[in-house]
Amino acid sequence: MKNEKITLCTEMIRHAGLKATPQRISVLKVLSELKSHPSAEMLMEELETQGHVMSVGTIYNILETFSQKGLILKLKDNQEVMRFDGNTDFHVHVYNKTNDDILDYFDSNLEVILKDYFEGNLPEGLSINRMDVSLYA
Amino acid sequence: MKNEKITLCTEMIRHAGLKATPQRISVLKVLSELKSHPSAEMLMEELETQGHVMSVGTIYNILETFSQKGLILKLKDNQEVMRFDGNTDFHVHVYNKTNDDILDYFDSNLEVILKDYFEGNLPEGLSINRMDVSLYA
DNA sequence: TTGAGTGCAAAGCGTTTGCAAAGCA
DNA sequence: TGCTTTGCAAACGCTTTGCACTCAA
Repeated sequence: MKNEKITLCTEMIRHAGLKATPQRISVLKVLSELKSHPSAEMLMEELETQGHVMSVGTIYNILETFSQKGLILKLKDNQEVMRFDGNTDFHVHVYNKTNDDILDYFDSNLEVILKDYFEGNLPEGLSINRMDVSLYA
Repeated sequence: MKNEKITLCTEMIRHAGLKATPQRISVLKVLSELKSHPSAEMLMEELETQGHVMSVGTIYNILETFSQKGLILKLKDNQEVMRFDGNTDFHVHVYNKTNDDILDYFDSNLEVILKDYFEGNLPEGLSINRMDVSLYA
């Protein structure tokens, strides 16, 4: 039922130490139902079609709070600004939050392991141009 | 020597089918020398201290061109906009450039493989909060 | 010469912020 | 009631764009 889901979301929000406002509940509910990975704008539109109108600032505020509490994932993570890398060979990036540094970690074994792995496991005819492995410290 | 490096950069730029302007040469040279992963602004400052002043628009223009030709890597890649994911369990994201879609690919084996792998291979006391594996199709 | 590339400044756009009003606990 | 959260609109900051000028080939 609808109500069960709402109760669950309310539960999760409270459990994270937050007040269960209607805005937060509907954001969490919609985001957990969606199979896609919406942007803030997409989410707002979806919420709007479901009758949950709220302001842009609130959406961003809620999403930020949720991701800090670990309720959702913020893709693109802590890289607010575009960064560039002169080395196009495969390597792992280790993002160090404390000093805003990006370390490189080279390992040709890992590339082979991953390539072999995805070779056999990816759905149908998906051809991958690039792999990106990032660690967040 | 300095000149060798400049010649090499010129070579690479021409080989990519681009005109070897002084701006492009110095950008590629500086970026390949730097061990860090500069933002556009950082790069501009570094260029400036080396006596290569150029306008912001040009920097962005050059970096975009280079990354399209595969000469450099643009971190954060084709995710221009923040996206959100209701599922915080480990899974691979497959970015599909053509339709701006993000597919999920769940595999608990992979998580174990990677965790084990990094366990023994990462430098010293780096503790990882999150791993992100992205494929670009 | 001439089409590609640069400089400059203005515009764009996703995101953040400040503050008053509202509402959960 | 008290303190968190929302709404609104303005501000922010990185990036893009338009157009005239310049220059590599």
